[in-house]
Amino acid sequence: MIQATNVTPLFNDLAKIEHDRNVACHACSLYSLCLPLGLNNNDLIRLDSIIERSQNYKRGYALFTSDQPFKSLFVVRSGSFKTTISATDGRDQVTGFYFPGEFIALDAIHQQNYQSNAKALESSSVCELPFQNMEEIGKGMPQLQIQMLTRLSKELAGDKTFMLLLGKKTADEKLATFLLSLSKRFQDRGFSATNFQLSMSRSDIANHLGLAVETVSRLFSRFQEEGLISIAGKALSVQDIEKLKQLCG
Amino acid sequence: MIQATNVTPLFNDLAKIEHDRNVACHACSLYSLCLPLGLNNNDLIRLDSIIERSQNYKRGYALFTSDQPFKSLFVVRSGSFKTTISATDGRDQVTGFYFPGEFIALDAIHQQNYQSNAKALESSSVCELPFQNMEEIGKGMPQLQIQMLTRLSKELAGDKTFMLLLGKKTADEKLATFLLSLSKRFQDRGFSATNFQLSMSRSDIANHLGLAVETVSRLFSRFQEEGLISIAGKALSVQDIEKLKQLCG
DNA sequence: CACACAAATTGACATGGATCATGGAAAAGC
DNA sequence: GCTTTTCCATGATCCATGTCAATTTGTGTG
Repeated sequence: MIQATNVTPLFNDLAKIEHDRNVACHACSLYSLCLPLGLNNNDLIRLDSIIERSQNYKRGYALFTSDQPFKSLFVVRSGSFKTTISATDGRDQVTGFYFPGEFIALDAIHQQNYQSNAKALESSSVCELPFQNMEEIGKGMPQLQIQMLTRLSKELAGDKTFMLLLGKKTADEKLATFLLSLSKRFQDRGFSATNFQLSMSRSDIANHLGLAVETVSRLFSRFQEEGLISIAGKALSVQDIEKLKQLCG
Repeated sequence: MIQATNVTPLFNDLAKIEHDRNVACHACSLYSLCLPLGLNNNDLIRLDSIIERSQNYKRGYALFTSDQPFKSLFVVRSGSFKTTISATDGRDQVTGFYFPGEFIALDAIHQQNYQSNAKALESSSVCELPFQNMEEIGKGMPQLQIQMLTRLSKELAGDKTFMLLLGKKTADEKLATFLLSLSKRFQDRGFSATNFQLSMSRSDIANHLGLAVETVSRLFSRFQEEGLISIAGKALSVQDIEKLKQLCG
């Protein structure tokens, strides 16, 4: 189980940390980052009752694909995921990476099918929220409704910011921005902001940022030469976070 | 007042069409595209009572900017708007164009401030939905809550699709995709899918698509030479919609 | 109407990052 | 533990699109 607030493993691997399938929301270490925040006790218990806690998804396994009917929202419980959308000709775009406490499939609400594909980047688990049930219990829970709206709105804001990255930033700025975003998210989860494992491949990063793999690889090397970071395989250590921030534009 | 379902002006200018500030939702021609869809009569009346219908915003006027406190959501009533976000160094990104029936400011819900800037592209008007009031009346209106979630989710899906455009598409594909998106939206509003006015400048288009103005200008010229479109100033006519679709990738 | 200013077009040229190619290092499969 | 496959790093080259510059067209204003 993630006890994010107590331990700060330096080179954390979110997947390796044991977690208990049966921990209820009120006892979950992700509570403060997660959906139930702000719900009263009764509401929390009802919400809890509709949540299905998944088994492990191994690295590379699909949580859902865009040809499947939309049924549930998911919250990452441990590990991490990527989502992608595909053009008709096979090109695809990594639309996001998702860490514990973050929602997946918000873009599919009230569509027939999921709008994207979600894959585990490492051994991971999720809480599954069957949407039908959520609607049902949500009718009497304004706080839950507001939480949902807030979540959606924040993801939307993040995506707009990401448009600026894709449309206007240089390769350097893109990578710096991306690394800082990871750093921030690890920190929010009680991990080191400066030492962590990249669970995604170089090619996932490149794809997400609208770059070629080779460019990302070269940038990692250069950032290292310049003393901004030090990187060995998937282990990243941020050496000069201030310079990195300046680089974001 | 827009009577979109009855008239199909060829070169429509959404702003020039007269509209009555006092038309209630149930009598509004945008009804089927707009928020109230699916509400029962009582609920509709309550929703109606909190909506503030704006005066005209002239071309270039700001609906809000990102330094202002978030207060209301907006639905375009007539005309059109663009939204932008700014990097610290002054660069900015056009994050979207908004036409009648479409929501603006969904990315600001439960943030302190608006997250972007919204400007009128032509003489335009909006319906203003004070968010406090919406939350209030929403508590007893599950249908309204669902409508809101659906709206947010659809915008999210659109943004993810747009990421693929920004990250993976060539200049040709970007412009073709953009033109078809406009075409579709005009059609949905009862206008011609093939003949319409571009209310935004070339530079807004370029910025939105992550291109230089010159590139957009050249593409318009080339698309015209190739018989895909014919364009004179802001008046666009789609000549070969099928070829355009093939170009989207 | 004429002026001033902003927007759009078009051409010439430059370049950031893509693509291609190769070799080595992990990781996965058996 | 060996083999196969995928991933990553780095160099050489190329090209789609950006940048700069000059001109034309459109637009708003007194």
